[in-house]
Amino acid sequence: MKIGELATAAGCTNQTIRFYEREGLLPEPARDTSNYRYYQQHHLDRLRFIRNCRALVMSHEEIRSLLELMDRPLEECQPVEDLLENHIGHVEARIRELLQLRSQLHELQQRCGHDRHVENCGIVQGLAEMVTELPSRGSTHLG
Amino acid sequence: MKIGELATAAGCTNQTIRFYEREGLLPEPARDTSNYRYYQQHHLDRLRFIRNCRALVMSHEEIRSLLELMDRPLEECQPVEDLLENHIGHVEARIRELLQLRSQLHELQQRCGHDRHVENCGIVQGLAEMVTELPSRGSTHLG
DNA sequence: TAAAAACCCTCAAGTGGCTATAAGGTCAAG
DNA sequence: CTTGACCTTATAGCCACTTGAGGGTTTTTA
Repeated sequence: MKIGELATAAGCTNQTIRFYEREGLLPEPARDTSNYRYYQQHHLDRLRFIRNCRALVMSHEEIRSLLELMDRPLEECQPVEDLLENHIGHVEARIRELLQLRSQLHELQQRCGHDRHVENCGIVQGLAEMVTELPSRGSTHLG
Repeated sequence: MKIGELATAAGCTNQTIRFYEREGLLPEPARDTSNYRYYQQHHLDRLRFIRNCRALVMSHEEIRSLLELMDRPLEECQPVEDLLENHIGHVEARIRELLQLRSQLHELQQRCGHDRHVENCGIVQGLAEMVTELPSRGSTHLG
């Protein structure tokens, strides 16, 4: 099948497929005489796998690791479990960060005072006075 | 004060300060004869404000809007409230996405089966079979 | 006083996961 | 034989920085 058909079947765009190819996530397909890419079923399987991983917000690096593990199907699956566990850790860390963030934002919202003038607005004052640390990247690759 | 002192006082790096200057978030300071930047208290106030906004994961665009509103202190503060409300909406949308994601990941984790071989691993099978949509960007500028 | 360390400067490129644009080649239908 | 739908490559943009190269200046130390 041609790239457009593959894209439709997997629910992504042609550019995304070419991007995955450059990234080494998807193997290079055969080309016809017009230099068009021609794909087979196993490309679609692999692409769907990748898209499912992306839907779960795994990074390309995580996906690459998974694909490598799958290329040795007789190995133990512990590393797969570990990878997933680790990824869940990323997601949960990010959730905790955002919940903390939300409560700070709600506190700030309370401070407004509805004074009608920006110079007296409790929100602006709060933003000027807060002493907050920026969350350091490291516990999560999620934004 | 010089850029390094400002950076220490605000808890960020020299490069970040120069970046904010290029972005138009922080006004250009005076220079000495060696072309070094020299900052005053109002620069520090403004930089701390920006860093606090960033700690609350506001985008540069949101911060720019806030700074513009603050430059007209006698205007009504309703737009400030609106901006914050809107930003809280972004954060809450992202939290909902990640909670949904977490439950999907936990389901996947259950499926492992601990068969010890990758080829029979329920996680890998789940990732191959899932039919998930990727969350569309639009409700949030958060990653 | 001179060397070394610590600071400052600009400019350019890299990060991640795409998306968008430009400028062109190929193919089937009318 | 032209129109439109496909395909190709290459390049730039997004966001908020971070890293690195390749310099110049100032402060500290021997």
